[in-house]
Amino acid sequence: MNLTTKGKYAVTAVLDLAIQEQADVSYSKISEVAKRQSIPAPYLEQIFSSLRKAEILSATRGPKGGFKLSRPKDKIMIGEIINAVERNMDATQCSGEGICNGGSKCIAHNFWMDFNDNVNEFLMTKSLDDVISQRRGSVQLKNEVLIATG
Amino acid sequence: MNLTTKGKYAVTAVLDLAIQEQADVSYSKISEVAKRQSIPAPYLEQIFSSLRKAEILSATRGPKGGFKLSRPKDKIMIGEIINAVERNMDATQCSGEGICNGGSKCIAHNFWMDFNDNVNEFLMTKSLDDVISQRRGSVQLKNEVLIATG
DNA sequence: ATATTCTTGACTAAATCCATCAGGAATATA
DNA sequence: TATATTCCTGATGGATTTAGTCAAGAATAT
Repeated sequence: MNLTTKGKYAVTAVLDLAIQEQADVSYSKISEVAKRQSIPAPYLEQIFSSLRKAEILSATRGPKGGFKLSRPKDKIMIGEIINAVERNMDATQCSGEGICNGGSKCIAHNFWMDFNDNVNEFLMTKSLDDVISQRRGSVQLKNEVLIATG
Repeated sequence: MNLTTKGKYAVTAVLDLAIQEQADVSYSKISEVAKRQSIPAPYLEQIFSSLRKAEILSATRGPKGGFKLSRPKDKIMIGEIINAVERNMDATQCSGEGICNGGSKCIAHNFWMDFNDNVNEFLMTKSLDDVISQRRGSVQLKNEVLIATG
């Protein structure tokens, strides 16, 4: 599992777009986002390219062009952003194939699968909206209610 | 955040020692553990060296020597093993210093702090014993009870 | 037309990982 | 005491990956 600068830049940059949208700005230029968030602009080009292919962002070229969210900010999950730009978020040694000790599962295999589930659950239940509102994810809130009322 | 082969080897190898202990074997040689778990022996030497310094394992040299757990297997948490051998398990871009955008916190900072908490909670509540018994961690079980009885 | 902005792909320096290896120190046993 | 065994330490290096740059081209607004 490797969560790199690229993935972190991606999350920050998309959060930036979500905040711009809240302020009624539709399209933002790469150069603007890059400057606001201290991200190297040519690197952000690469990142936004992946995010557009993953249909998280949409783009138009030319003057007044730029990038915007392709969906409402409560419908874009942080996990989607990460998955669109990261190469290796899996924690197993065998990419989940169960061949981590010779041809069989190593004794830690199921543990790392559980770890993957935990991480994915976390990342897939936090929307852009949750994060910019400093809110916690929906699933965790559901559990809290259950516990609190129990 | 980077969870590498080194950390995964470490967890596997320590689990191996826990299983040996269950079978009343006290000291295991590096070469034995390496062979059973398909880990390169000279690499495992490095790893066990770190784990000994972190007081997770203890060692004796010479014939009949080797490594064993320094504590009962329900008192050694997976997170300790990871922390002893991994260089960078932090998810923030700024190593938690809050200087990820210029001198201030980036807009994703608090999110990555929450992510760190989630990962640490997971790894620090799973003991060797939990993993080899295919049991889930203590904190999660506690929540389940609260929900189930609520 | 022209300036602007995204689009794509090639390229590179530095860092890091994943080991390997050699020589030394401690210990059990004969 | 001699010897085999096992851990201990530090140096080293190839391969991979990351993080980022750069240039040329395509689309679009004015």
